[in-house]
Amino acid sequence: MTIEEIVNKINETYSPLTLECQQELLSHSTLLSLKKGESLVREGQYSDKTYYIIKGAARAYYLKDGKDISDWFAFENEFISSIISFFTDKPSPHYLELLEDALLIELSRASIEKLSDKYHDFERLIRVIVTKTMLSQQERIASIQFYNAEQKYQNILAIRPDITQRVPLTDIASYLGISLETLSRIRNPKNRI
Amino acid sequence: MTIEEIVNKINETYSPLTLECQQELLSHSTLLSLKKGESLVREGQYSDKTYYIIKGAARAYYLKDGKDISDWFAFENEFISSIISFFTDKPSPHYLELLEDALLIELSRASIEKLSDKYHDFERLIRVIVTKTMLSQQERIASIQFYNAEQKYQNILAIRPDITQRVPLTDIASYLGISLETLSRIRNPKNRI
DNA sequence: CGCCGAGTTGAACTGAATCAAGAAACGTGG
DNA sequence: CCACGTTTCTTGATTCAGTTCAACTCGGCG
Repeated sequence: MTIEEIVNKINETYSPLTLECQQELLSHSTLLSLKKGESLVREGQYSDKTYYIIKGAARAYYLKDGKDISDWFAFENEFISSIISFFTDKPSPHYLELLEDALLIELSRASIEKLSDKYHDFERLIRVIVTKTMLSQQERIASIQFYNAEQKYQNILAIRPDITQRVPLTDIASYLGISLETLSRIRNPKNRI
Repeated sequence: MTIEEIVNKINETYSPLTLECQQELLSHSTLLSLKKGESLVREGQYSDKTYYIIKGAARAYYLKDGKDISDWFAFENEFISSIISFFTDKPSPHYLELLEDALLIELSRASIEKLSDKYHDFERLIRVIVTKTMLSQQERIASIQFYNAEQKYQNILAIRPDITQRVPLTDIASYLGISLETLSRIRNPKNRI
């Protein structure tokens, strides 16, 4: 995959950028190649970076009273960051780690601010990305409020059919707000009536 | 409250606009004065409007299998819309109604798009509003995942101490994803150990 | 081959829902 | 301004979905 193909992908998925803006975006981008299990952010750190996933998968999670609780998964052509830290400049409550070997683009808040100031179309790109994120969260909240454990699982499968191949069940369970045991029972067809 | 004061409030809470942009924003704005209980959007409607609350309070809710489930509250100096319909151009799953007599500014999607195209600073305003909304949802999801019924209630009280004066307990309960009875017991100090 | 983390299965427990009934507050018209 | 009906909230008893604890299985990897 060439750099051009990557930028095109962002253009068509989110919002188009002028060639000039694309150039400058690339000049601010850092390419990262990291292995499964490596971490991008730890709790308590100030993280002013956002990551675009070219290839691979990543996970944001909390450690709440020693319990690992997944908060977000991201895959190819998606963005991930420690959103609290990135947007509010506070220490991150999240850890960020890679679920698979990955190829990432790293962008700093300073770069994003600079590009947003200079290019209206970059400001729009950010607006579109944030809007999509907000709509995903909206869906997630609705899923939590309306559905029982099994329905929540079916829901995430509908949105991301490959999730069970790419994310450990433990992480899916904590993301759904159910215990690993319950998820295991849901998945076992013998437990059907 | 004059129109200038209202626009100033938006400028300082969200993101500043040039005078020219402010003027044009006002020319696209419709002022609405509505009574408690009136509805802005019903389920199934295509709603391409966003409302800014000058005075009063509003609520977005679902009717899921006949049950009324609150999804969002908005008060002075906040925005509310049927976000699914507004951003994805689908029929609204939400109802929107007023919890108090209210004074609102109504903006159409067409106006917002036009202003966003024309003015970089308006695009930024929208980006900032959406980002704030996203961060509230993030907090809400964390609150749902981490806390029990009582803690969720304490949480919303911390964020909005006046909510019990302005929103019926039924609506607060469904927003928190707990039953009205549980909320009532939580609020009764006799039930403390 | 044996260990270790991930997932499964079973049994007991529990926080909150549901069902049911009554009390308080609210507002509307006489 | 009061009476009455409606809505909102409270209280009690029972039930249940899902948790927790514990033991076990399986598959991959050093």
